[in-house]
Amino acid sequence: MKIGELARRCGLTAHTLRYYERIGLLPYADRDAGQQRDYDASILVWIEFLHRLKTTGMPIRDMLRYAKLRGTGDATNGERRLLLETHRVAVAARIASLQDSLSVLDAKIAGYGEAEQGLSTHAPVIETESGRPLRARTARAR
Amino acid sequence: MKIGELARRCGLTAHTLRYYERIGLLPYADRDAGQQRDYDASILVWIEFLHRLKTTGMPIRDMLRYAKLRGTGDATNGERRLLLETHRVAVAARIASLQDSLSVLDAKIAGYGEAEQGLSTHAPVIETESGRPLRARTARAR
DNA sequence: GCTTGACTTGGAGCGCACTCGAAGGGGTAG
DNA sequence: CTACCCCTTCGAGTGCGCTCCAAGTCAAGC
Repeated sequence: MKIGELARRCGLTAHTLRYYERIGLLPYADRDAGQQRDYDASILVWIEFLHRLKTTGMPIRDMLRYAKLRGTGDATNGERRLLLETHRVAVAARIASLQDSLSVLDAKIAGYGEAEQGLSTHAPVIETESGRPLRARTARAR
Repeated sequence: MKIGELARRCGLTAHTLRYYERIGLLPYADRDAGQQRDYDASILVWIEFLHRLKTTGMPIRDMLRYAKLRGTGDATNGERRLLLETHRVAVAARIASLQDSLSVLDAKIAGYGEAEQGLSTHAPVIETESGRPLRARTARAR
């Protein structure tokens, strides 16, 4: 399979596939007689998994760590598992946080709903959230 | 309240607060005699809400739309509500997708667990996911 | 009066993850 | 032989969301 077809089948551009190879996310592809990449269909499974990691918020540098472990054989299974478990925890936390936000959003939307029905005066909708302090800024290195 | 204290209290840097004002996410702050920003504590509620929108994945340009509507009074309540409802749908979808990924991750981790216990041969862990086609690339404008 | 520290502005720089363009080569159809 | 299309590499450009710097102002404390 040439890069164009792979691109069509995985939903990435040929440019992106080459970029992934360049940075090491994809293994160096075999070249045919004319120096063109010739892919095995099995690469699709790996690309799909990468996509999964990406959409769950894993930065490329972490995917790279996983990709490199994967490239060095079964001896690294333990480490790879650890990496995934860590990521799993992060994803679960993200879900919890989003669910929390969803109820805040719902409350706010309900506020607008009431305002429309005149159940409140023309006073602006109250911008209220649980009073938790928000700490976005973590330790500043450097 | 001066910008430094606000920064401490909301967890953003003074740099970021000025940047937000510059692009219109925060209303233009009153200046004191010495041209320094003097904030009212009520701004914290708005900043906290912005933070909520941000962590739920809303891009700045959309927050900007909301901020501008907010700045033009109650007449825009309906539009603001619509914006939030649209966002709510996106957040719910994101949660569903993450939960889906979570189970993929769990399956994969379980695979590594089995491998460690020797329940499978030394064959590599199977990188399998539901066979859904993955379509990351949307219509390419331009 | 002088130092210190927090503030001001405008603009440059950064990290991420692509995204694209230029210039050229390969192989097949007509 | 000539189109034509897909491929190659290298390197520059893009959009986002900050992040930081330089040069200067101002108020308070010693």
